[in-house]
Amino acid sequence: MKGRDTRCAVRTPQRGVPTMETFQSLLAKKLSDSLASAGFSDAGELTPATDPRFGDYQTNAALVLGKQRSEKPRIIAEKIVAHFDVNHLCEPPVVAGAGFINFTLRPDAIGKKTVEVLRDERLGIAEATSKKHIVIDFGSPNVAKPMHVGHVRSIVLGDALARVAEFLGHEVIRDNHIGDWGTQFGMVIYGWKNLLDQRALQRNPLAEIVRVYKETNERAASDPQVREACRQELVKLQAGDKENTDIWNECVAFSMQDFDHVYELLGVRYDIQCGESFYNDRLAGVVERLLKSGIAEVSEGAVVVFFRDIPELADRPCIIRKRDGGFNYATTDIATIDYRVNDLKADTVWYVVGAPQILHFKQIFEIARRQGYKADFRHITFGSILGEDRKLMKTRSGGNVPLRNLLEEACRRARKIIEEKNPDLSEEEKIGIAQKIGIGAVKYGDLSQYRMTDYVFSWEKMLSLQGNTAPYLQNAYVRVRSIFRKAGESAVATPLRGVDIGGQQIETGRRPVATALSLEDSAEINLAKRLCQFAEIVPQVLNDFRPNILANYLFELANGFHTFYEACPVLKSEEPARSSRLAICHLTARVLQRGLDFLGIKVPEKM
RNA sequence: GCGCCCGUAGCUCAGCCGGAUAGAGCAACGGAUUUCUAAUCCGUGGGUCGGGUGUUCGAGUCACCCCGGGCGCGCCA
Repeated sequence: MKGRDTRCAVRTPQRGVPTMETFQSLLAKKLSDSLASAGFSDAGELTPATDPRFGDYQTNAALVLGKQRSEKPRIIAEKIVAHFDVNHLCEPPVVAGAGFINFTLRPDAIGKKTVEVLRDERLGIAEATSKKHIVIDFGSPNVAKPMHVGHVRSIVLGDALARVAEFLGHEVIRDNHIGDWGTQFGMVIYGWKNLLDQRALQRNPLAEIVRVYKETNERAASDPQVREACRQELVKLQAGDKENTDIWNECVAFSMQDFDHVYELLGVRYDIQCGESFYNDRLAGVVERLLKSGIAEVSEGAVVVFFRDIPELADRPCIIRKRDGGFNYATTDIATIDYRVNDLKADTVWYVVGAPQILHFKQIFEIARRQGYKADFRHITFGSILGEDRKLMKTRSGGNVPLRNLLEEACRRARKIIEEKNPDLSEEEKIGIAQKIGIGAVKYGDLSQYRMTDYVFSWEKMLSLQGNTAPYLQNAYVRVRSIFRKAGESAVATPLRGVDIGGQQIETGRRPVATALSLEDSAEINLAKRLCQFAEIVPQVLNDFRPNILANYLFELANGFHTFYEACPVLKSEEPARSSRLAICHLTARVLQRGLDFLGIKVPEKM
């Protein structure tokens, strides 16, 4: 029953650290109690209702038990319901359909829980029960090549997973496994020595390196002499030749500058950046060890690992040392695993790398397993970004779209929209907002999709102010902030003493501290319910590495807020509704901000 | 040839370990603005879930086959 721990977990609160329970976990516990007192074993699961008509949560426990015991599910359901202790949490559960049991939360319970969430710094999100040491390998650009759209999914997905994992209490190391070594450097160095334009290099170093690399590549394709010369340059580099090493160092440095610029735009950081070259002096030892242990063998002059006992890989051996004695990326990846497990003490390694490398990682993980590594290795794959023609996204001339240009265009386009909608903002504000919206739109466009599907990149769609987009979510946040800007001093009249609302601590003197919100309108009840669900959703992101679950939740939350905003006046309403509504507004903003932050997206105060 | 991924509304996509009458957004059409940002909200129409067989109380979801698209398959990464 994989995943049950995140669906209806019953946590034992740690001593001294009261862990807030979600409605789901509370109901799951009560269900478990009622099953026991009705004489049944735990069965089925408690999940959010599939349809509002069925209430808020449902369980199929009676269906599962009915099958096990060959009894009528509805009869069993009635017995479970009879033993269910509602205890102010929900209305008496209802048996429906084939034997489902439906639970509808009581508004007062929602009001109470909302205050709990409001008072909790973690917004109700519990830490993971078992803390992991996770190395996340994502991004991994190649030196002497510009980062292009193909890298964006890995970066954005890896970063989001890292943010969620960290919040859940895991120890995360973000590792940028830069492609800074390999056969392409023969060509780069040849090009550097023979084709380099110093003035162009000063103007735009990376562009010039890319140009000479490309040109060399073309020459090598048709001229065997050039090909051989490149090979010689590579051999010299790998032998430690001073001149070539200097050139290589310069290329790496220029590339890193470009990468850093993109990371800054994206707001992405790494803990370590151990590129391929980092592992150079370990490669010979890796091969030697694998040969000695019998995991690898010599075949046709190369050192190879066979997987004869695995049907899927039986005719797909993995070369770890080429016939010419050189090492390849498989060797590097094995050395990388050694380092991550032995030196970084990882018990979990996530590779956020495109689907085409599935076979490669199957082989690498199997080799790790044969070496006795027990860590949990996951290859987190993702689909491609397509252009409007439904083919891999390319520039008009057919090249890769540089990521830097793409992000800059996102900001430009966002700027243009802001200019139209809100021309009175200061220049400084416009720049900041354009960046938050533009970058956010690109990230959200990606993370709101299921990671495996290819998707069509569309400026119009991702920057639209309506629909499931970053600007729509950001706008919900902005609306809340606007309320608090307007409210000013009057927000202080809230009875929610001690609760931080709108950046100010509320003190109300002798008034009693409210422990629940007063929720009347269906729009505010729905919104509060949604806010309470945040804690149920976030851990699910790591279940199968699906940030789109969170994106979807945030969209529904923003939608619920906009509905509430239309239906329920906040500042003009009477107490106690006014305070209640201010409180859910405030909580909405916090959840939106926190949730978007998990996706690496910033929120503007105005837009 | 073998392997992996995808196929859901006109378009772009959700739908996690099988759960009730399959959902959003966009586009289309019809409404709402003395207002805390209409950058919004409410409503309507729209589907043999690529096709078939099977597993069972129950299949978009699982198994097998077929069709269509993408990707990968010793010395590139």
